[in-house]
Amino acid sequence: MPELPEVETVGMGIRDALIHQKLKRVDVYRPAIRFPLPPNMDDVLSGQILHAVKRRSKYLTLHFDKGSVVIIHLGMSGQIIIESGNTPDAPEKHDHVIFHFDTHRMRYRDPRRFGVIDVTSDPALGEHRLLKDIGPEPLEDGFTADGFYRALKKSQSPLKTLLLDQHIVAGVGNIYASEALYRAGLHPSKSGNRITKAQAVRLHGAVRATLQDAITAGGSSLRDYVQTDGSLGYFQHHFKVYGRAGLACPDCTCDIEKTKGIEKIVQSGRSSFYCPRRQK
DNA sequence: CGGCAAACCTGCGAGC
DNA sequence: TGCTCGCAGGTTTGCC
Repeated sequence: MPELPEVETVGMGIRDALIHQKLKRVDVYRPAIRFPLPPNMDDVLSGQILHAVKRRSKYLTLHFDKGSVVIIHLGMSGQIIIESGNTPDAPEKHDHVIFHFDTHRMRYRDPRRFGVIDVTSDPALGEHRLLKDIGPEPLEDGFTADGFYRALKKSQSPLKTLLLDQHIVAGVGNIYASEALYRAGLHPSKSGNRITKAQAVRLHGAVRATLQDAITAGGSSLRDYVQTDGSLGYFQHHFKVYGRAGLACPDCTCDIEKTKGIEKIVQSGRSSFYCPRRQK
């Protein structure tokens, strides 16, 4: 479900509701999701105060005052739900972990169980196995047009596939890859090694702008995604191409009766959407 | 090493 | 109404 903008939005929700609160108890309801859940989470974390909430790619990191860090990935269908501690706290279907804080609790819910929760106390968080190989953060200075250009140039893979490669740029998923390529006017099937510097600069800017706009809109709610308070994101209303096969391109003035409109192809097993007139 | 399909799961909508 | 099929926002593995 969640790509960088959704994870960023969830992180802000956690921060707003739970920062500086003491974690009182952790209830774990199944032994494993994608990986085994950390043993003794309750023993390790109870009594610690939530210091900071950060995001790295599609991972959230919850930093506690005695040095523990909870690493969360939402997979395809993961949700974080924050609610008042005064309401009933029985786990609902697919609630796998509930973190009980002073005044509120945080549920980790994930029907498909592709998500990850881990706990570490290693201060070299960047060396953690889940985080160490991730490429630059697209909204930070380390993501440069020049470095992006050189990374794309190295590969014969299609640009769409390269945007999903977390080594090249962090946090871009299937929706925003299509949207960014549309914004840059580049065909999803174009080979990385055939991109020009000017095109790479355009795509670099398009990735950043697309992600930033989506964060501003609170992410995109299709099926599973909700913000931590249950409210929906609304960037899905701004999609130009994603999920719009057969519909008119919103920026083309041509007659939909005379064209096929937005087209859908499958690349590396994932759907890509594009306008054949605007993307070359 | 590069590139792709399959695997991990459940839910939902489309079509019959 | 109810069944089957295909597909879904991610990542890893294993096979050519």
